[in-house]
Amino acid sequence: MYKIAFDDFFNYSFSLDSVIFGFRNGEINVLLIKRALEPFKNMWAIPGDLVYPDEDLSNAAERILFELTKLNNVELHQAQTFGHPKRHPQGRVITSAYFALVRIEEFHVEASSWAEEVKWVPVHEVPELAFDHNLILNSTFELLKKKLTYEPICFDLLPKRFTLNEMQQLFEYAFGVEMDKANFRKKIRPIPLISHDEKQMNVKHRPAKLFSFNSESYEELTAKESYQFKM
Amino acid sequence: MYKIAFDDFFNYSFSLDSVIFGFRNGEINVLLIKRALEPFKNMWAIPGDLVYPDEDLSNAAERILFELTKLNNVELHQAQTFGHPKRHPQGRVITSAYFALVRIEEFHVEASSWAEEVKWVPVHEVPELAFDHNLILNSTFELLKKKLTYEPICFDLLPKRFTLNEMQQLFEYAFGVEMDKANFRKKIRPIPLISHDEKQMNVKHRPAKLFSFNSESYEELTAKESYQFKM
DNA sequence: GTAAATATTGTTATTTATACAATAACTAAT
DNA sequence: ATTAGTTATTGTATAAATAACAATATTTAC
Repeated sequence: MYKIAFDDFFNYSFSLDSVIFGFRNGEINVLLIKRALEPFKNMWAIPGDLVYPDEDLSNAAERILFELTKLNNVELHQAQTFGHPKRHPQGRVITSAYFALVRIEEFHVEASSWAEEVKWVPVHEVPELAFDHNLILNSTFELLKKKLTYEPICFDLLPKRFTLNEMQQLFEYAFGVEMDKANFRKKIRPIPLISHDEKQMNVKHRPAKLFSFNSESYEELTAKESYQFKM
Repeated sequence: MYKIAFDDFFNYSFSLDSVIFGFRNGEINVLLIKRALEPFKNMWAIPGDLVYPDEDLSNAAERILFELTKLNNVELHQAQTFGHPKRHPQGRVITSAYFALVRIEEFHVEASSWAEEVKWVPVHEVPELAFDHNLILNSTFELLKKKLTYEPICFDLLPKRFTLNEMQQLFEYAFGVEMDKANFRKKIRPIPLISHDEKQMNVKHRPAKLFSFNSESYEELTAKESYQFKM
């Protein structure tokens, strides 16, 4: 492969780190791995690794995530890029963060390759992480919060069928606020939901009705130009 | 400097491209340079170049922008990163887009280094650009539009003192819609503006009053937690 | 059946958005 | 100076969204 004038300019390395969010017990969780390698051996980290020379970024993000956690078939979105010259102790490694939203209960995760362990941790209880991963996580969580307000991505975190209270809890956890139940329901009225006959099971009180997101109807609405998802 | 196991992983190059937006005659413009170098010699492009090995990204973005256009002291924000393996014909070059908002009339731009020419072009009239720069420009303009709705960045594009109509035109151009003058003024009432005694000059009709953004007051408001800029 | 717990709907007042009309202030020509 | 033309600015009426809080309904556990 022909190269630009100075070899010095081809002395970089490029990695991808994937912040995987999931929702469980009213909390937004993030998937962490325990590093079995130096540097930062035995510390928790966001799953990530180096990109192969001929690999497209989104493919690489999928591959790396699968190698480390066996997580597969998730839709990854790009977030911020971090390139401080000293962020990696072993060389100039620039990294792009990716993020995905998953239904925890639908996916199997399993430590693999140089990941010694994997676990879900509530976003607000994340420990000190390797490299600048706390910075990466925080900036990506901020991005998630922004997107929650103008795209219907909360439904990627919620179970396929969810109660309106679960949906409310998700927003309450993300933004650290309490909301009025009645008003929350009015606010989400423009969002196309399918109301099922089915109800919540195994709860010690009146079970709530289950809903699901009507994505077909949502597509029609957005095509019509006047509709805008808003939370 | 010690390096990670395989040299193959240090075979990348990293560049930064800065999309500079300015507002003039009711149109949002973008700053382009004409390339004096292969590849894509003589084509218009977004100003950008390779990052030095020990340089932080935001510093590098500033340096590169200055080298090519003499534009200085602008606040650069990171946008998306592009890394398709074939996006650069001469090697694996991953690039991050940055963007800045400037008052065209306050800054001097001048072609320099390997930029043969510089010019401002209305965003909706941009020609075919070098590399994947049309893609970069479009994605960055989308980001700008989003930010215009939840951050008071329109005031970085408008003259220090502006008329309410100029402000309205900026949003009309960005979103491609026409707005009602009376309602626009009501909508922006929560935004802290300073109303000056000064008026528009050299117009063939009743001159409009000049306003400026009250950033001190805005800082106080946002500190108070309940306020949120919204357009 | 009754208490406890939560789900769901309703009522009212307040604020915000939308459409359109009316008035005010300036320029330029007569 | 008067007047027409042009744009700035304010007002009015209606509909829609938001917010606070009250009331009712449905289920479980005993």
